[in-house]
Amino acid sequence: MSTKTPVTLKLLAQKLKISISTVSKALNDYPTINAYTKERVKQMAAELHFTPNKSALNLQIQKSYTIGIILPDLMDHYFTRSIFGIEQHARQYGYNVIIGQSYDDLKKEVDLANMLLKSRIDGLIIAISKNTQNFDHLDMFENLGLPIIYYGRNPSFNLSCHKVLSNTYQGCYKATDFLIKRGHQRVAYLGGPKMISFTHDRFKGYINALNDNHIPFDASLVAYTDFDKENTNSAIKELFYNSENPPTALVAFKEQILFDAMKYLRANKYEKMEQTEFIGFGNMPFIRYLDNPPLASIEENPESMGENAIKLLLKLIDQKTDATEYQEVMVDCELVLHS
Amino acid sequence: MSTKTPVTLKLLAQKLKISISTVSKALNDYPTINAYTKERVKQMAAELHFTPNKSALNLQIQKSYTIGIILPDLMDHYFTRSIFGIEQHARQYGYNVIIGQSYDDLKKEVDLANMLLKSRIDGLIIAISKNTQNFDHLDMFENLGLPIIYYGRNPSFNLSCHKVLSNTYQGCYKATDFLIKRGHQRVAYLGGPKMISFTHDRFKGYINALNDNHIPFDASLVAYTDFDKENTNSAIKELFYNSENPPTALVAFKEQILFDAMKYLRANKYEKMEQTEFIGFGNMPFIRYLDNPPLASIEENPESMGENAIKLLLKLIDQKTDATEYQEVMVDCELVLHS
DNA sequence: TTCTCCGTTTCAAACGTTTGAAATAAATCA
DNA sequence: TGATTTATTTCAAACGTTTGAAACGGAGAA
Repeated sequence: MSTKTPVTLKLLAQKLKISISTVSKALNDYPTINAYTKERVKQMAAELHFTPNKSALNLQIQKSYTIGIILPDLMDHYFTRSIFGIEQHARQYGYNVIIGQSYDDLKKEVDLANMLLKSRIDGLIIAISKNTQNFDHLDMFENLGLPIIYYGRNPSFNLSCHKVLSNTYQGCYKATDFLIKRGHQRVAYLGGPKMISFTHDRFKGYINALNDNHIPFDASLVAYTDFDKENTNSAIKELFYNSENPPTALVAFKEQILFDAMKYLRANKYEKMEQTEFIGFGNMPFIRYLDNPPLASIEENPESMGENAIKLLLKLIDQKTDATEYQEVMVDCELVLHS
Repeated sequence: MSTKTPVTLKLLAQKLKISISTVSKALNDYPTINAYTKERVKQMAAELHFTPNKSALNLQIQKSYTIGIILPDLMDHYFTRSIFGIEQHARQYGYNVIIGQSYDDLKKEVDLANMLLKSRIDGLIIAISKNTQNFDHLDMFENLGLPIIYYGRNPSFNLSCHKVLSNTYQGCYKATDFLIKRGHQRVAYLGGPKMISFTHDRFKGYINALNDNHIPFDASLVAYTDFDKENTNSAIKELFYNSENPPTALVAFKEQILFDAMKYLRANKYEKMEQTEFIGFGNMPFIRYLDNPPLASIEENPESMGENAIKLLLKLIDQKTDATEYQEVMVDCELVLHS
């Protein structure tokens, strides 16, 4: 038979025949408490495996020591890696983390936000869903003075808010520049959905790299796709099969797109496959399993992004930073070669 | 300027000039409360965006409506998919989920367990780390009457506890049987680390499928590897290059191992590659990106496992099931062909 | 008129913790 | 000896909610 009675300050107090407040203060190392008393209390607490009741504590100090994370999808390693950065740091400072997946669905996102509001989180990190245009569910946090960090995805209109984003422009510039410096005169750009602001930021990086290397822009070297496979295939067909002078290198918006593209070309026995070089955003861990990996990846350093986000958030929670002065953190991308 | 004052029952009571308890009971639809009063209260609550303080609630009802999940690694899609099954169901019943990653490190696991204990979770689902032999950190939950579900990984010694596992024996039997029925006389088995009980369960499935098909066991067709690439490579060398009569099919403990194996063989231009067929445990989503996917996958249905786990847990929390009668749920595996 | 009953509302304690103020006992000073 | 200080402990209110018991006011019955 186990003693289902939870161990509380009250119980410790009774056992030691002292008051509850003495016990509390002893455990919290108040200087007014006698050293010997502290000793006794702590020993008894350890013996009975006392753990303070978080609900009671939170209620008292009006803080939950919990932060919320809302992101579209844990299957995406970009977000999983982000969590790594966030979690490590948060736990170190005594914060719990509640993760919610929106599956890129606005309704789910709203539900999650309300749930987190009920849970009285101290702050929120959110990668908004694709179709989040209305921000009522998030404004509620601000109204309560709870800080929000917009993470990874840019709320397109110039909403004044705290942001942690990757310097996606720079990533695309680096990749394009790298390919040109390797001798490619015809570098193609395969963009993502046009509604996503990153698609255009990356395009700018591509264009500027061309310009800086004095290579004229050729519109037939640019195509767009949503994340659907068929869509990608027809974009690739357009880029590689509709011209007698096809690209010799490709920069893709995302590796998920790139792999579909490469598989398509290989399945169709594209004759110049060996001479063509590929780079995409991501650096996904399973690249190691590919027989013919792309030349390089644009690494967005999600762990570092996560760390930046949680650091900023904790600062805001502790009011160390003026919450009305909106911060924008840009995390650098880097090129990673695959052997 | 935002009104940082949180909206509480007290505030509603003041505004409406009625008592706090009336407000509370109105919101909870107590039959003794006048319909008109309820109306007024609810309207005011909606207007001011009242959300009950969870900490206060939890403290009162002595329940956190939070369950904990400890698992090794969110990068592993097996676990990510598990979470999907757990989360959906949990949220539907008003439960929050706190996810912790142990990174297969016992110390981290212990820390997480203690943290969750402090958070006064109502129950725990855990996939124990590889080297969890000592269970003190988990017994504490049982002592408090908090149910634990051992998930995905079998606590090897016959600890009496609630378990949700995949029927890994059956999965391996199916795969082996399938390959034999396709005409393979020499099916190899590549096992995982020998400390993991699943390695042996699967081996049994392999053996029994051989027996039932009247194929004699050949020890040279069995090898083991931990999850290290070099280790896998030498196991593959042993299986495929050390005999003039190499296997024509392979069942692998895990797809991560299998992909390393296939890449190795292909990189070494193994001459009979085209005639050799491969099956591994997992059915990882990125198989779609492989130029030459394996013949089939053994799908362990992690979503379904997660759902089973959370259902059992919630039953135990609600005391609908006698907690002393340990349940063991086995989830079926199925073979999934890759066209 | 007085009593009872019923519908409705309020009281008050409880959950476990923190913390400034008050109380106590012991020690020091005049 | 009596007054004052000091070290230590306890009191009591507060955080926001729930809920059985008590209170209230008015209607109907005796």
